[in-house]
Amino acid sequence: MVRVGLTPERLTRAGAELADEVGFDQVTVSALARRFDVKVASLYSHLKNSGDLRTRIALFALEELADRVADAVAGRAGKDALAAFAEAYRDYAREHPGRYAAARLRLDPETAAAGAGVRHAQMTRAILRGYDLTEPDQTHAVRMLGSVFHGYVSLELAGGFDHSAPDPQESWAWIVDSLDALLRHRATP
Amino acid sequence: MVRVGLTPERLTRAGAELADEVGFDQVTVSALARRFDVKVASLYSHLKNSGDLRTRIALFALEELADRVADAVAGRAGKDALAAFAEAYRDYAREHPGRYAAARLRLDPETAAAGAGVRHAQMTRAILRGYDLTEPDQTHAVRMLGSVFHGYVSLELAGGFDHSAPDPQESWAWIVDSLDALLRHRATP
DNA sequence: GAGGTTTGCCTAAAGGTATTAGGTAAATGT
DNA sequence: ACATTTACCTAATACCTTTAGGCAAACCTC
Repeated sequence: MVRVGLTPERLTRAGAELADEVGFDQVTVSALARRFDVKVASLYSHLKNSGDLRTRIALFALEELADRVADAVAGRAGKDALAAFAEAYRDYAREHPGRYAAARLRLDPETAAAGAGVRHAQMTRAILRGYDLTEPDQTHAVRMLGSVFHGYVSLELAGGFDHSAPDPQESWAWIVDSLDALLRHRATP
Repeated sequence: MVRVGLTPERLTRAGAELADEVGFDQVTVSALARRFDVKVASLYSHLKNSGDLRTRIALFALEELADRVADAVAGRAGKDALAAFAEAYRDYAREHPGRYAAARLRLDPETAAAGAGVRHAQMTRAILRGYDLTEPDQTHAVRMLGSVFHGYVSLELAGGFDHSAPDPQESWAWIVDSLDALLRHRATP
């Protein structure tokens, strides 16, 4: 009986990798046990249950995505920051589709509040500082940016743009451009 | 052995209702069998498998949503049509969250081509006729509208706007307004 | 380094879902 | 009225989840 050295952290990380390989909804306690060559029941010393695993992966992904975005927007402002945010966001989703799906998992409010969701909101608001928006416009804009980014990435990952021209990259650039123009136009003098 | 009168259509409809009640991912062949007070295996005479059931619900929801949207935009143009499209779309998702989730199921290309997905694309392009966009701008705009609508509704259903002012309805109106301005601004003279 | 304690992984078992094979009785057609 | 079709059933297999209880490896503590 060799001890593999399981920990919630290792399981979470492996779960995230598994999600990218087979899809977040295919992430199962059994599959994870197989990956560590360990019996299924053994994982229950480290995880409360299968929901706990998914939540941990979600929080992990949120954190990782927030890090990436924070890195991308650091030292930028205005349209530059907006474009960097957008690119980092989309790139993460394309590199890690399973983790991205995990990041969209609905969390109960306390869990969400404790996680990196707050950082995401703060970063979006930081971007908007370059556009002189007052409330409630700023909140509307936060919601709009979140919608466009999530919506686009989600459609792209679902294969919605697969068999049609032009290249999704071009549409993405066009959209970012449009959002910039829109936000400048909405600025309160 | 009383015959209940199962058909693929009745099962699909009941599955759609079940989805709205418990969530699309909780729609299971077993749950459906319980709902008809019938043994699970009996459903396999009417459905190929569980994926078949989900696909049928997805196609049903796509059709229903397309009908609603078509109804809403009929006889309207320009911003009026855009707003009507947006409202019909969001209302459907809020009234039928399970069906809406079903409509986002990834279908294989042939199935998708045979279903109402095509109508959705056509209607979006019809809306854009009021804005004088030439290609490739029109495609970019189609993708953007799809992203915003899906993204917003998806975030709203996930509870993303639950504990924050202002009212989601206001943000929605603001966004539709912004999109209209944006599209007018993008018009090619 | 020997002792006891903690704990990581195991076996066993129960319950749920998906799916297939093969049977019986109700409905349908002639 | 009889033959055929078909709607639903029982039975069986397989996988995933979760809990309970056991054994041995790892870790103190002296």
